[in-house]
Amino acid sequence: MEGDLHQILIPVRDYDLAATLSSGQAFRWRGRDPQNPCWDGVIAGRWVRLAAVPGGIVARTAVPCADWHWLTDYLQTGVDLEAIVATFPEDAPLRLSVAACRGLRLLRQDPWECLVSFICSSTKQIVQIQQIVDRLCQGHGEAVTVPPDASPAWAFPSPARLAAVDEAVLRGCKMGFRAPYVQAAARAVTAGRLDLGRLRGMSCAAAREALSDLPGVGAKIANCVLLFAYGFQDAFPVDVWVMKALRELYFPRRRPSPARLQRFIDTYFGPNAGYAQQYLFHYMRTARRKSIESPAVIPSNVPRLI
DNA sequence: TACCAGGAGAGCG
DNA sequence: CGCTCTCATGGT
Repeated sequence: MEGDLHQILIPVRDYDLAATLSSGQAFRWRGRDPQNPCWDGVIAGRWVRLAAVPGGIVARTAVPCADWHWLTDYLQTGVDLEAIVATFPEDAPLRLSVAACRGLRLLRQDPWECLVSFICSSTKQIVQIQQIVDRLCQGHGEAVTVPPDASPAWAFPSPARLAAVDEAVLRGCKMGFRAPYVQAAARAVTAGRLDLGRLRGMSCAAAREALSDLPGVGAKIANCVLLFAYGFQDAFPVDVWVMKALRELYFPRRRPSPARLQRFIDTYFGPNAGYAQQYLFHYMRTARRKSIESPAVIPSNVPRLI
């Protein structure tokens, strides 16, 4: 592998690639060949195939590559997961969530792609979001170089490109009432009213406000972008799944007011609340669902914490 | 068929 | 505030 500019082994431990790439934070990864599992995707305009191996993650590109920082940054292979999990509060729900999927990670995605993807995510299932994003890329993104054994692939369309297409064309990507929101975001970025790069230097709260100025972007979607693209690890998106987890696991008596809930989120989960959120989300969607068939996995009485 | 999906915004009392 | 309704589309 030395000197091979198309392939690299990224050494990392405690990294569940499959869970991370299919956990609803990114929507462009396609698993192929269940016998020898690997994942095809496009990052920053480059096609890449990833596979988990004993020592870490093997990546293969279609074009030669001397500097792999774009990939290690995306995958966040440098973060010390052990240290992050250690900051979680010690309670039964989080212990179960971490045990159910050790190695689940947060990615560091491109802000524009992340923003548009999550604008399209509202009241959509993950498979549908994947379809919308696929159509968006295939219809409006630049084709990228792929190896002979891979499916054709496209980069995520630029703000300028999406600002130029008609709303009806966006609706053709099956995003429905979200089309004008995507168009407005594209125009805000293209016109310079929203500088996505500048958000990096902002506080989490200021960046949240800037994003929330966009139509179709409320607290939930803003928090997704803050967490998945900018790495604000205290951002805590609350969707239907996480709300379900919070209510069942932490507020089993009566449902808290929005203000009470927000205060709980801000104070309880600690500096890596976003990671905690991702574990709860994944647990509710997967491990807990399976538990319907094997109820023994789930304790019937999760300790009441509040 | 009916229900609902990693929501947001507007209209209401 | 807190509730309800609507928006568009397709998976299950």
